[in-house]
Amino acid sequence: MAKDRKIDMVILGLLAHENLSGYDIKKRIDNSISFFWKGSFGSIYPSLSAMEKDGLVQKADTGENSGGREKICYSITPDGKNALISWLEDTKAVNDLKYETLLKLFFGGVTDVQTSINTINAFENEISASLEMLKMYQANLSKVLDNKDHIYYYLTVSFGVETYEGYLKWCEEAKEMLGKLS
Amino acid sequence: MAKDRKIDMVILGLLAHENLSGYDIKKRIDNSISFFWKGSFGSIYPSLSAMEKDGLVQKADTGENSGGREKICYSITPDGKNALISWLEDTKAVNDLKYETLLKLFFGGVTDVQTSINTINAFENEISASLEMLKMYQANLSKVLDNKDHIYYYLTVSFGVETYEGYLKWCEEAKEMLGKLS
DNA sequence: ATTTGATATATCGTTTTGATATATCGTTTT
DNA sequence: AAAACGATATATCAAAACGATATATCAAAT
Repeated sequence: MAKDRKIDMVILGLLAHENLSGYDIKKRIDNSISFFWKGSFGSIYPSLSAMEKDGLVQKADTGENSGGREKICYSITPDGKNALISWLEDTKAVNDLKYETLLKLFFGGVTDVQTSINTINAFENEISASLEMLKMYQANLSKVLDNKDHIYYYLTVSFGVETYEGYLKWCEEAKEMLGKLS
Repeated sequence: MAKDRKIDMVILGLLAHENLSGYDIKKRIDNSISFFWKGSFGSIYPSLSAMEKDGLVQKADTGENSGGREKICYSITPDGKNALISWLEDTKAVNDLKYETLLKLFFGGVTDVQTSINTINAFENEISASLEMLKMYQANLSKVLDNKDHIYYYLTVSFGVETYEGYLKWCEEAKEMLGKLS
């Protein structure tokens, strides 16, 4: 089966708000939704080409450029917006999680306990740093909830804060349990 | 860059406990670690072939077969075990999460509020069902924590229970917030 | 002048998925 | 007894995504 490119929907969703180039799209992904979705140039540029061919996006006027190579900006077409809405209205959503941390922990019995504790500590450090960021975003967004879009952003950030706090709580419990073994 | 096949480590980890066929491996993945890691036949069989060529696994005696085509069982070699341990001892772990639910919510402003609420409800139903399962696993594992391996399984399941409970709490908060809009 | 660094597009090999094709064997149906 | 069926199992392929690298362009610094 073909044509199940999720990256298409990410791009269409972003273009529904503003015209963007491939490079811009990458930046938007990296600093807005990266904790629950990622995207690489290797998927973004081919997607833009394919969607332009299919009439879901089209080349748009490029605003002023702040140095460097000229941008190729895209806008969403009516067909593109329809495709986006169809996807949004389908409640089926695949949440695909790959925790290499848990994978290593699951096989922890193969080596010594300290190895697993090290893995948890590394995870904990990463999550702590990200959580600080998320809390800052959350605090800023909470001041501008009169804007409807901001409510949606706020909800996704809150999801992150809630789950990350759960992660940290689990880290402590897990380390305590492992500590009794060593 | 090459040779960063995570599926290799999944297979080696499973083979460290017992000899398995590709089909067995798929079943182990599906009903032990599927909530934090997945694997398809399309990655398992090629991985087994490649690792056999590299001497990380080897064909092993097949136990009795309960009907159907004959199995090809594999065992882990000393080289395979070394590769597994090297990976385990590296604390760096990539946790790659793709929540299509959050993606749809993030772009919720494009359609009406009810669409977003429907998406959250679908997520909530799925998570509720999975959480019941995880809690059962957790209860069963908690009775056999004298076995060292079971402690590791217990910890991963506890991670699931904790995060899933967080998800459900968030679902209620999110729906309440969206309810005020409609 | 030319090197550097930032911006930006494009492409390539590798990994993974999800679907489908193929093989094998015991059991049931006719 | 032969054929059909269903469960078990291996194998393969196109499409999607990643991550790394190559290429292009321009401004500012040296």
